[in-house]
Amino acid sequence: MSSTAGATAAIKVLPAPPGLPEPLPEPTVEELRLETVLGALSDPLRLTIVRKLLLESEQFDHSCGWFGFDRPKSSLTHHFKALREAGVTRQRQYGLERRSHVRIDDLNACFPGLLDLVAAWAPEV
Amino acid sequence: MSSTAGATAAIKVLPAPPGLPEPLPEPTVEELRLETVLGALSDPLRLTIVRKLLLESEQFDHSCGWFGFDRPKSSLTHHFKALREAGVTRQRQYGLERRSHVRIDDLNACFPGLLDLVAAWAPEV
DNA sequence: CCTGCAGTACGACTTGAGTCGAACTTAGCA
DNA sequence: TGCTAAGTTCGACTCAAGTCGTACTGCAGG
Repeated sequence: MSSTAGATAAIKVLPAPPGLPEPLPEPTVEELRLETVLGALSDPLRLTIVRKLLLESEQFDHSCGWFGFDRPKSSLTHHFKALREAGVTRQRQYGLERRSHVRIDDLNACFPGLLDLVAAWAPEV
Repeated sequence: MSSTAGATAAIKVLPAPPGLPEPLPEPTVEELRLETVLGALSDPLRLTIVRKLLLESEQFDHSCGWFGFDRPKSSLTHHFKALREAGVTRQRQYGLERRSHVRIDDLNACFPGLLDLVAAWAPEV
């Protein structure tokens, strides 16, 4: 709980997909490792991704395009994959789009306070 | 200032350095960057170093040898330097030994909760 | 004085991460 | 049927980081 979590109930995410698409491969809660998560967050772009997800919308999953980064698509794929494989984000496939959201509950359970630091982070000018 | 003035507990650290040796080069508090600190902490050995400093002794600075790592000395120098340059630890030269301690106040001021995560970290097996 | 010890400095090697272009996959739509 | 858009996959390149051996510095004790 605390901070960024807020209301977790009734996440009416989408135009109602029948059941949610199942998440892409990711570590389980037990497999979350602090050093791996910290490594994933030690990159400014990824920090920006997570922070943006935390602050600007936690109600929905967001596609890569939503962030508006001016980088080649293959680079973005790389970073979103790194975040997912570290267990920071979860990704689901919605038709063409692959949407991401932060695993807030899992991270708060394993590393309480970490997401607060990310949310408070200020990109270097 | 103040040094060990009030403490009559007889911290017999040294042949009494007049004032503490001045710290080796390190970033100021304002220069501390979350992504850099996270990067420094994304390595198991460095996580071990910081955790050990936090848990097993915060009263004293400790030399590299105190940790008992079975690694070449040059590797240890590399990691201690990485921690210091990221702003995680402070190092002072005491005669032959270069002793380290965690910059607890600075880190708690900039990234509250981060050190708690390190202290709670459990090395993988 | 000379040796031993704590630790650094430097250089070489290897691996992994970040960056990107180009080709490919697939859903939706006309 | 074919186009377009979102994103992946692959491979290449570059650069930083981790690892280690060896040589060096500088204090201490015989």
